[in-house]
Formats: sequence, C-alpha cells, structure tokens
Amino acid sequence: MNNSTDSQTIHDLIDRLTRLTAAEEWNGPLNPSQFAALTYLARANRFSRAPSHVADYLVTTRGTASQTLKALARKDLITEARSEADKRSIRYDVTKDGLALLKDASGLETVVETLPADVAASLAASLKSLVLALLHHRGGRSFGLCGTCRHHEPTATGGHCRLLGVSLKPHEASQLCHEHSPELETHP
Amino acid sequence: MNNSTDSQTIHDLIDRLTRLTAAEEWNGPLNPSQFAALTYLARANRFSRAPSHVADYLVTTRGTASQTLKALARKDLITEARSEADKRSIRYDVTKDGLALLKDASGLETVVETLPADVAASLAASLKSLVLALLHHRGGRSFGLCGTCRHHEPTATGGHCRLLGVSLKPHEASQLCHEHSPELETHP
DNA sequence: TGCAATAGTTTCGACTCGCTACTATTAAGG
DNA sequence: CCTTAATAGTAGCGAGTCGAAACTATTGCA
Repeated sequence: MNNSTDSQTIHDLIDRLTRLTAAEEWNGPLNPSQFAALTYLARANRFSRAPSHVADYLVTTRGTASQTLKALARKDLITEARSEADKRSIRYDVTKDGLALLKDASGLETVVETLPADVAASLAASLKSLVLALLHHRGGRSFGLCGTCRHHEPTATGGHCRLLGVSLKPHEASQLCHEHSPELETHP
Repeated sequence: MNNSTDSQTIHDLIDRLTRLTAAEEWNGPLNPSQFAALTYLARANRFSRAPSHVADYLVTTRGTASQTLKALARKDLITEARSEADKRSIRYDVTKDGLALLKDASGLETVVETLPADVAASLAASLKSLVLALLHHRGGRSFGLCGTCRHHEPTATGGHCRLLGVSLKPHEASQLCHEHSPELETHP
C-alpha cells in the first residue's frame, strides 16, 4: 500500500485546484463560466463560435450555453451575428469591451509564474495528458489550433481547410476549431 | 517568445480540466459542490467539521457553505451535532448513507488510472506545488493530515495535539485538520 | 412532399454564489 | 461586573449555473 501516487490523491488535488482557481477567476462582472465562455470565443475561429460549440467546449448543454451567452450579450461583451447560409445558426463575436476584459492577467497566471520552470513544464505536460485522456474517455472534441489539424494545408496566402473547403487568413491558423482533428500519429 | 510553457497555456489546461472534472463528478443526487463538501466531511477530524471549516476548504463564504450543508442534511447524508462547550458551533457528521455514496470510484479516478505511472507521479508532484503556491498566495489553510502537523506528538495510545491539548485516537492521525501547520522546513 | 435531424431558445426546479443583514453566544477590557 | 467587540451560524436577495424537457425554425434526405 501507500502507492506513491494513488488516484484518490490526484482527485483531491484536482478538486482543491478547481475551487482555488474558480475563486481566483471572478473577473470583475464575470463569473467563472462567463469568463470561460468569453475566453473561448476570443480564441475560436469563425466556424466555431456558435452556442453548440461553446457547449461542447465547456462540457455543458446547449441550453445552458445559450443562457450564458445571452448574459454576456446583455453586458455588451459579445454580439450576435446570424448566418446567411444557414438561418438556424448564430455566431457570436467578442466586442472591444469583451477583449478589454481579457487583457489583464489573472491571479492564477501570476501564481503559475512563480513556479520553477521545470515544475511548470512538467505540470503542462502531465495536465495535457490528463485532459486528453478525459476527452478520449467521454468522446469529446479536442478543440486544437487550426494549423495543427490534419485537414489544414499551408498555402501562399495563409492556409486552406480541406474539410470545410475554405481558404484561411494567416492569423486563423492559430485559432481554436471545433472540427480539429490531431495529426495522425506515425504508427511504428 | 513561444516560451515552452507559458502561464496562459497552463491556465487553459486547468480550465478545461475543471470543466471536464465537474461534468465527471455529478454523482447521483449530488452536484460537484455538495460532493466536495461531503468528501471533505468524511476525511476531516472532529475539530474540523463546522460550516466555517467547510467554507475555508471549499474557498467560499460561510453563508454558501451553510446552505450546501443544509442541502446535504435534507438528503440525510450528514447530521448536525451541536457542541456543548461552545453553543454557537456545530459539527456535521457523515451518515451511513453519506459514506455509501462516497464508496464508488469516480470517472475521474478511472481515467487517472489509465495514465502511465511516471505521468501520474509527475502530475501529482506538480499539482501539489501549484496548489501550495495558490494557497500561499491567498493565505489559505493547508488542511493537511493531522499526523503530519507540527503540533502532533505520537504517544503510546495514539497521539496528542499540543495546540488543542487533546489526545487523539490512532485513526485520527490520518484525518484532515483545519489547524494543520506543516512541519518546519530544515533551513539550510 | 413529407418526415427526420439539427440549431437555438425557453422554462422549470434545485442549487451555487457573494452579500448584507441579523441572532446567539463567547471573549476581552475597563 | 458589565459593556463592547469578536465569532459562529443563519436567512434572504439577486444573478446566474445546471440538466432536462418541451418548443420553434430551419435544413436534409428519401
């Protein structure tokens, strides 16, 4: 017994971290959920800013995501943009006010920066493994950067998405995409 | 630039982890907050089970903690025990039903167990560093195990707490204490 | 053409959350 | 001793989260 790292211990640490982070994350007029949604919208590409994508990313339902987005819109931090092509879908864009709110570094980041470099590196690496394992477990999407996707193709003018069949501007390669699918592993 | 592990990346990973964990943690009739409170009560010693201690541990206010505890009591998972010594304070004890609910391993633990041992070990170590840094940042209590406290003294019949001046049963050394204060570091 | 799938919304009930009173009770100082 | 002052817990408020279910528009398919 006394297994050096049992899953119970890790569970406890994650719960504690969750509570501490949430407390640290109240950002002015926003609660943690709203802040997370706003942050996502600011990093997602134009094909990934609909309520259902936010719901996927935040691991909640469309209904809940819809309410959170309405709350952000009421505060003029995001605006609705209805699609011409598909009249059912909506894309939310972050406003100037919304971007301004995201500027200031959070308390969490301040603390992370006090960690020794090697601890930060191993934290990032092991967190990534865990998040990927959890996503795999529940069949969730990875929401990676567009440019690291197997459907992405660099071109002279920026890039091209083979899946959606659209050309991309240079800055779009570093935005999150709900269709993201990692590069295929090189099988041994 | 492109600092191998910038704090923004870690922040993103933690946010994702938080959402995934919360979704995984809905345990039958309990939401994540109630589950966290119940778990804490089951692991805390008899001096650390008051609403204010739960509030400290969950990083929230006494008012919120009070409501969460009332919700658990309504479901007969914990019971109120008023103190004789100090008529203001209350101690909550976990009932049989409450303990039963904690028995089944969570989805999170299942996933953690799929991680390679070295990843799990580095995850635990770096998470611990981060949690301690966050606690230090906001002046929170560590809530460590009674037996690892600087006020703890092993005795023939179990242990003795020099701070509270009470003798302890053997099993109490491995419970959480709100007064926990780590062993002093050996200064070089 | 007609029915099923999809996108988003609304409503419901239970609950969290920070806050601000407010009530007991206990502690400290003149 | 007796009056503050601190402490422990609670109630109520308003905004919001959360899952679930019911409900519109669309769009896709056969």
